[in-house]
Amino acid sequence: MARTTEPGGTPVPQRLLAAATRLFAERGYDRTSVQEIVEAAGVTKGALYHYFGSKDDLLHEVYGRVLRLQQERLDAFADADAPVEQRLRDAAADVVVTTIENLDDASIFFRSMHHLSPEKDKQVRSERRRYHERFRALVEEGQRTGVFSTATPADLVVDYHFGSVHHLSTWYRPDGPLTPQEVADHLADLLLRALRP
Amino acid sequence: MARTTEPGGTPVPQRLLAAATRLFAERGYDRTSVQEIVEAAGVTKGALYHYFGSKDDLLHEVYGRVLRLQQERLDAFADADAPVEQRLRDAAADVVVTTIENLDDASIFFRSMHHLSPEKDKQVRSERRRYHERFRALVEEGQRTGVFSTATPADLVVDYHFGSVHHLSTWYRPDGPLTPQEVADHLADLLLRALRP
Amino acid sequence: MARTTEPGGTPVPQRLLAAATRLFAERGYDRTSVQEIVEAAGVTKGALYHYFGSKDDLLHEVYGRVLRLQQERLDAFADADAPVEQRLRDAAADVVVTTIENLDDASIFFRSMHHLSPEKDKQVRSERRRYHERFRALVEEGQRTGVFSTATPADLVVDYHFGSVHHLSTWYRPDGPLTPQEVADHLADLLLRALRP
Amino acid sequence: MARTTEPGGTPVPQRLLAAATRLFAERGYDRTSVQEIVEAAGVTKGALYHYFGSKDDLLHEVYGRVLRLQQERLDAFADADAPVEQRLRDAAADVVVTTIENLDDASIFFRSMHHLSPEKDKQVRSERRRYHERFRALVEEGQRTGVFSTATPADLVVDYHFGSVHHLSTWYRPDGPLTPQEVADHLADLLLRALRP
DNA sequence: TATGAATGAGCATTCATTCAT
DNA sequence: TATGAATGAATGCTCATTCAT
Repeated sequence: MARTTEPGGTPVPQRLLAAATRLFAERGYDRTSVQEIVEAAGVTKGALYHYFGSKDDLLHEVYGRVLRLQQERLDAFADADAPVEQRLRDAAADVVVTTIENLDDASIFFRSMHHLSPEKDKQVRSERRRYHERFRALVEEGQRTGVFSTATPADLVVDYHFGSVHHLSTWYRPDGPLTPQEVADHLADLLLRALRP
Repeated sequence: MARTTEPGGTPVPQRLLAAATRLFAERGYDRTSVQEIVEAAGVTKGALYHYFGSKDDLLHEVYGRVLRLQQERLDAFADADAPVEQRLRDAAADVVVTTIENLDDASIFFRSMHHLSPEKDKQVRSERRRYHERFRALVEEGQRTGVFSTATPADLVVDYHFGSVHHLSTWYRPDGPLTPQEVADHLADLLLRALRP
Repeated sequence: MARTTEPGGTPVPQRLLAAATRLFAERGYDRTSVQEIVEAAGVTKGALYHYFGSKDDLLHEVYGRVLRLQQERLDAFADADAPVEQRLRDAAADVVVTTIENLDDASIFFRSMHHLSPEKDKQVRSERRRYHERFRALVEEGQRTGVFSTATPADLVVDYHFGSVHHLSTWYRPDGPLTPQEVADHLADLLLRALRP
Repeated sequence: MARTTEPGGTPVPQRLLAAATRLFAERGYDRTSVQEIVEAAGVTKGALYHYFGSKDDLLHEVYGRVLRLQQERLDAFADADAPVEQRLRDAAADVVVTTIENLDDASIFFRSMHHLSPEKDKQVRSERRRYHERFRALVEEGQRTGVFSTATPADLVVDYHFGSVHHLSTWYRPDGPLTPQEVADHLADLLLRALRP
């Protein structure tokens, strides 16, 4: 058993996933070689292919983890017992905070999705759509009940906000002037202000 | 001699650039081979290396073209003789329209920037910063003169809007329900509404 | 314990041998992975290496089975109490029928022999030589007693016939116009006709 | 130009083909690595893939050469101006001689055909069929004109003979007691004797 | 101004085998 | 008697780049 978990007791698959996440974010999927991943994880190639079917599989796993986390959090905020403007604001801010806290995952997500195999791409897209739709439902609810302006189609509003989330990995620096929470509050505020009737 | 421009009279370097742009956008920089580029352009490898120092150079040229175009247009709108809210709205809408009209360039821009060599990356970043600053100056002008809310730092406002521009290549489809101009008007509207005092 | 024989009561080594035979015939020795064999046999790699020393060993066992079977049958026909032309005809036809009935073994035999390790190759060759010699003795007996022509060296006659047996796996199809017995009769007939003085 | 033909003036593609032929015959297709081929030919892998699309392609080229040669020779003998029994005897003997003279090609042919990709396999099979049919036509002509026995279907007769040709690479040794021509005469004689009415 | 043969390093993946349990 | 995680070496193939012509 000692073989499975030499450095620090973390099981091999997790070690591989962590190494891959860091490297994919650092240099991109195509620029990261399987050799570099296994070296960073302290195992051999054979071990990687024992647990993952392909390099592509590794990327897919990274996506899966992020998607599940974000969907859970969105569901929690959207289902909360609060006025819709509060629920939208909370959800909009939360996705900013968790994105900043997992900037590696985020940059991989937005930069490497086109490296997935067609079938995996399809699966990821469908999960993302579900996420998008849950968020859009919040906007539509507010529009129906008159607390949000109906000047802009809800779909566009959602893409507007997620564009800025997507963009975070391009400009946000942990040593910058704003904490993740401050950025989140500002961006959620911009969204809510744009939606004022 | 006319040998440089066999198919259709377009000079070889332009043909190469056009082919590279299309292919980089289609399959990404790393997934596009030099061989594919020269085949698409109807020339041989030697010709490519006669005009461009490297594959990386080709990417840099694509960036240069886009950056110059966008900077020129932004300068024109920002220098116009109109109230600041009008100038910002026009600039914000224009960048959306030209991005949609050059979605290939845009996807390359946002997805392949990390493939540039360090020195070229530095150069591109500095040009982008100049662009960002010009846009921010418009926001700040409006904040100073009281027509825009000062609730959000101008930098963040700019990143908010450019996130949505960046995001266009992810979701915009030419056969979708909205024309480029309609999308542009909506996104500019969201920006201006968010900035209402 | 009954654990050795879960599916259908067949013991593990036989199950492995049967799976290997089918797969080696289907895709060749080199194209068949140990993993595929154990999966087809419903066991794990450890089990295979418990019973067989190596992949090469498995191939050797397949050969052994075929060689023993064919030698036994040839001996029976050659030792029979009948005129030599009858005994040769029966033996010649029988090897055709049993080869067709075990086409898998046959294709492995003729296509994969060069995959054996030197020592096993030597052993197989010596067993085959014994088989060849028994068959040749029949031809020589007929030549000595004047019922067969002596125009062709007996060795060559044997190789002539076994060439056609060898060739069966290339062209014989179970759904073709001839039954195994008909093919066998024709080929034995050709041999005997060629040997007419 | 000196780069193309360092050792002995032979162009690179021919050098590669010769090396591949020898190695495929020696150790089989699967046991021969691309690395070994290029080392034997004195070039690098890149050069091989400049001329051949894949390892499989190399095998296909070997086949092509043999098939063309044999078809030409068969056509020449079959079209000759001589009685049909002479033409069949000459063709039957010639294929034995040329097979012995190119035993490398022959062993590759009969042992490695199943390594071809489906489409190339199809092509080779169709060329082989054409060869088989030309040969069969000679047998049928003799049967129609009464000089050959009709006891055996012509197809089977052809397979009987080609089985022995196929088999040559298994047993023929240049240092054995028989010259290629002697073997050829004996095998052709066996065929013709078997066909006596 | 262009060709295209050749390089050489790198790539993802496969696989027979071992061994602690 | 059997497991299955892990190894490590090898495999076929790709590709940006160079350079004699």
